[in-house]
Amino acid sequence: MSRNVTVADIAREAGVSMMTVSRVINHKGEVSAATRQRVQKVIDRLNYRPSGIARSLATNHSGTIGLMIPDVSNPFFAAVARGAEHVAGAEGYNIFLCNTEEDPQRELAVLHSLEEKRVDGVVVFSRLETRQLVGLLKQQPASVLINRQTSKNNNDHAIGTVRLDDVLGGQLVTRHLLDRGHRRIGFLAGPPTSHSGQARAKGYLQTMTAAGFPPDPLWVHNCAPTVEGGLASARDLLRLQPTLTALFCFNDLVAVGALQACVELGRAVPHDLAIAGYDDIPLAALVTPPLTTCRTPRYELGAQAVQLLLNRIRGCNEPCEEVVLQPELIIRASAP
Amino acid sequence: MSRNVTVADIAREAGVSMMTVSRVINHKGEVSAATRQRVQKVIDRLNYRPSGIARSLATNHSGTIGLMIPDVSNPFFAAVARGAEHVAGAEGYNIFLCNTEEDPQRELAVLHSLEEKRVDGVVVFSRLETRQLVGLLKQQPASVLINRQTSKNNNDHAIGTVRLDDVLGGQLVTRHLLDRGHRRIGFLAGPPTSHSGQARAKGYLQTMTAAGFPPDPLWVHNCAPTVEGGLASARDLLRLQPTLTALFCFNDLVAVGALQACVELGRAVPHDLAIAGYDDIPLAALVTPPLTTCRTPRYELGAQAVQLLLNRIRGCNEPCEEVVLQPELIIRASAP
DNA sequence: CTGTTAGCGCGTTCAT
DNA sequence: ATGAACGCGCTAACAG
Repeated sequence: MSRNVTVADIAREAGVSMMTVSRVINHKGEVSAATRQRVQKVIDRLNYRPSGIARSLATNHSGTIGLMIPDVSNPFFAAVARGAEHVAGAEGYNIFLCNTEEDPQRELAVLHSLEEKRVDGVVVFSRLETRQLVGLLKQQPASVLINRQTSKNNNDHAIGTVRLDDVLGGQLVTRHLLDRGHRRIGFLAGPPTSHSGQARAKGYLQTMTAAGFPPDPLWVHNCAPTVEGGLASARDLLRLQPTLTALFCFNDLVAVGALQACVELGRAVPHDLAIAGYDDIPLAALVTPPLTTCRTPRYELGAQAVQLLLNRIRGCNEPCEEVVLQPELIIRASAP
Repeated sequence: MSRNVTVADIAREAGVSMMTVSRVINHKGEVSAATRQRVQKVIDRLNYRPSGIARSLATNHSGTIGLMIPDVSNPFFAAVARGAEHVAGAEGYNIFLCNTEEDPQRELAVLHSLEEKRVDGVVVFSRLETRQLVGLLKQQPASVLINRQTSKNNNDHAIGTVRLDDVLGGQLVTRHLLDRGHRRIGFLAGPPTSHSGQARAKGYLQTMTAAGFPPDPLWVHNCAPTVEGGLASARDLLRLQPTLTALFCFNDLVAVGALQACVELGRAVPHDLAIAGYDDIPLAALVTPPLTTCRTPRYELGAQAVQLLLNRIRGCNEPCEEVVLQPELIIRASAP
């Protein structure tokens, strides 16, 4: 492969200075239409591509964004990534995709590598402890946290946040079940460490209590956020608490596991037990019976995160430091 | 944010030349243990991060790879992306994620932007016509095509390929159905433009014919590669060809649609009709009945693609220009 | 409207 | 084992 064409080549070939070529490329400053055309012609003829690397070095601005998530092959994060990429692409930015696999060590390594790549900012879904995370993000020129509440005292570092209103989601689902006459509602809460799970639990507890039916703590079990986790945990809970009439599950996968448990135990859904999931992943509508669930705007989560980040990068530090996205109740046959 | 720390700062602070600092960072050349430690101490104290940008400009080597796919939120490509990112990360490379949304214009724009970013290579899943695609990839320092056969006459441009053996997959599924006594096997072929669909059709036709049961062309219908597409197309096919005893579907989503059609038509699966899907997406094991399908090593597809690309980038142009990955038959209740 | 000068932060020569 | 000078390709800040 021959040496790359540079501004110098274009300038020489077109009989102008490098500066003029630069102006043509960047549509900046005034250039006479005549020279502009002449230069553009040479650029096209030589198939010239300006070096983003050199430009970045000169402008101190790379046109790249880092996206750190646990795992793209998780449908939730895949949608986030798609939203993020779409907005970034439309605004002329490229996205570095970084999976952490839930590993704190990888989180550190990723953030580190992103620093070296001199990204203009990062969008991050992290499991790190807040204190440490804030310290790391302070090293980045700009950052937005996904689905995680920043403590107010940290907003001096101007970390943006985009999150789902999981408390509301928990309320919506619980209220729906209450409205349909359920009083003994179990809760498969997901991993104890999940911020989302805690918020949904809060919505569940609040709503039950406000309605005058405070739930028995024994109706709440933690579980892995997977089909297997849901199956195992539902099996236990339904045996220990056979009088429950409804089950609110941490997410749709857990709900699918609960469905399987019901098959095992010979309990008809929704007749013997109503089941609600969370997220509305595509699978939710395809299982038997289709799941009542709470749709989370995942694509929007990524899209808005990048939008907020770009605002910050561009200096418009609007009042809007925290974006909260609303979930939507989706009623299907598993809890009609 | 204060000005970034540079080699110069470290050098001054440590009382050595920039060159020595550089040697310490890159573990190159001989540096006395004493000075190495002294320099390292300053680096740590100032929390110095070498600028990848400047380094790239100097070395003509960016440590980045472009990944162009239609859509990360498609589980197939999400798995590919994960495999790609994993290998890249392990080798110290970062990945630019680029979605094309099946839009040729976006493909051009993406490849263009990747050129400007001076990626060291690209991994590409493209819908572009071969001639044009090869022309574009020739501009990149290295490239690997996913799931697409390069015509032999183009291998002078050294475009690598990693693909699934879809013909074999078609054979495996068809043979399984034949083995279970099915003779009248329908085929929902997916979109007519799909390379994969054509290959699977080939496997199906070959196997049926070789077994002495050449299929009636009327048993083959095209369809959109979605649940809705499968539902509509299965509905039609099963009405027109009520004597079919088995259905081989383009992918698992289509197969789920076919399952729904069977519910509508009152045909029990697998008793009245056996159904096989393709891909083994997570959903496949969760529907009722669970789907017999053909597992495609999607993660491996991305992982091997990046591995091959890195080999090329590093100059080891091994004989292995084309990697073919084998699918695996997964037998479940929909076609036991 | 156009050109000149001077770096951006690093690695690669060559010296020492 | 260490250092000085130069260049990677481009743009910001000034001229003219």
